[in-house]
Amino acid sequence: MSVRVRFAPSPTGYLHVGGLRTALYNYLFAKHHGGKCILRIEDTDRTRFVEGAVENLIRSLRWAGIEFDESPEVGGEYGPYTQSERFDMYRQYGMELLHKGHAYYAFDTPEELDAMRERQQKAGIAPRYDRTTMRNQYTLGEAETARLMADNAPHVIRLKVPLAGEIKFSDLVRGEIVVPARDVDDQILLKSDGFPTYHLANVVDDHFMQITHVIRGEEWLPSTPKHALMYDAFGWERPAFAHLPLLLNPDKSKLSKRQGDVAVEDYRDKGYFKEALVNFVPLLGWNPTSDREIFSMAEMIETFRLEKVNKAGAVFDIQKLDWMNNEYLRLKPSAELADALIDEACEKGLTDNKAYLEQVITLVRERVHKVNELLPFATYMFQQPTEFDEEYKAKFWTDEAKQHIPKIIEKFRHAESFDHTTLNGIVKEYAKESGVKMGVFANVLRLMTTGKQVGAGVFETLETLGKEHVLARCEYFLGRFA
RNA sequence: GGCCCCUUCGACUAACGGUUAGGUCACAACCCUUUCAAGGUUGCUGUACGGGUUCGAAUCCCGUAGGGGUCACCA
Repeated sequence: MSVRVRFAPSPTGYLHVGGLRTALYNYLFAKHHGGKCILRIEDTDRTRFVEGAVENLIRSLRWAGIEFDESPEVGGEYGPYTQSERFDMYRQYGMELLHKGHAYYAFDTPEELDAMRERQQKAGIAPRYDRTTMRNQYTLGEAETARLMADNAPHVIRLKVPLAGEIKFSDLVRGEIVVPARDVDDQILLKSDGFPTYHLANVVDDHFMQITHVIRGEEWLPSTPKHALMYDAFGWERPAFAHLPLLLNPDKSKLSKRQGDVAVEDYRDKGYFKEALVNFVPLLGWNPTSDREIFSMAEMIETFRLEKVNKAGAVFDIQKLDWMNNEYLRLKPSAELADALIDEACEKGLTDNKAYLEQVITLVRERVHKVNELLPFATYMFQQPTEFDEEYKAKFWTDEAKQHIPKIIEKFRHAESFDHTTLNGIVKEYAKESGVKMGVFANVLRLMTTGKQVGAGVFETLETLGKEHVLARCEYFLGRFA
């Protein structure tokens, strides 16, 4: 039987990086085995409907390079792929469970349930639906149940979990897991509005979509016994389960908005490359080998093994992502980056000359991590500096420099070529003749032309700036500080 | 609190029961140099703890501690 996996997000607005990783693991696993990767939208909670969320989700996934074999967008033979369009099924199978005696009617109001939990809390026992004392078809009896149903009394359908025994299932990441049945709650399957809960919809869909492997986050581990029970109750074969470790904040709690960016689009907008994000995220919890960090999607598909996924959660280390993004930044053609940034450069009044922008990018690309740091970092390449790093100036703008610099500038003025090799030669020669350290001149030239202590190589900077601008900037500086 | 899961440098991880416990990021130092950066070299710090099993344990077993997840008519 060929592999079929699914990524099943609920459309709450955006794609979380943890969701991206889950989607990626599903995708890598499917592609590795020549199977199918399916997108299913889990929108059974109408109170959480967010306009445009599905489109946004698909856009982010597509940006990351994930295309689904079956989805609400492209369809497929097991559709529809949006749960809100499958409601009839859930009701039908919820009723089937009821008729088989694996589920039952319950009539408790939310207030009654709250009161029950409060009592249990006070008694120091775990809050769980108590089917021996609450209002359900067992305590009420057949006649009363029938009467309430005939009256259209609000009701839910709950899963009838055995009171004793163990529920076992195996997990591809964690091995065998055993839970005492008495610790499993009688989960609501169909809500009073007739809509299914995640648990019912999920099991029904995974079965009928012929999902072979359920690969999802660890937060689902505690409810998996319920799902296992449902497969058994239906008489369906259980899929293989694989629960992924969580992505963590630096303080080891579940990765959250509170402590930084979690939306994939945030990373995209900040100038991270999809190649970097898609390379970095799967490596949080899985590693094909220990002697390499940079992998393409194709290479990850080739080497991915679910069995090699770690059990422990992984801290999302932005510093390493930054490093990795720079690795990709170095590989990107400057022309491509210039294309991406020319509009912004125009808007900011920096330059409308794409060829020059490209040169500047080539010059500074190694110094930043992200695409959108390029322009702010290189502002001095477009605008004559009027502010000069005081510390830097104090250190290098010495009497000695004041004495020699005008002469060097004169030599620049008469240089037959303005490439960095020539410039470097001129300064080197002058340094030798005057007996002053080369570094003094190089730093002063940087100070005068950029105002900053940090930047690309001085002579390369001068070459890119061009003779005219270099001389103008030096004159401006001299005019103020000579 | 109940239940479940987890535990190798600060972070991500590697290591057929036999390695001086390896790599990457970060950090530090040094070299190079033109300040910073880059590059090069080196260093730093780790098998949570306690017991077993074994000739031999990061690795297998038990316990303890710590961390996390989850306990909704949310997913």
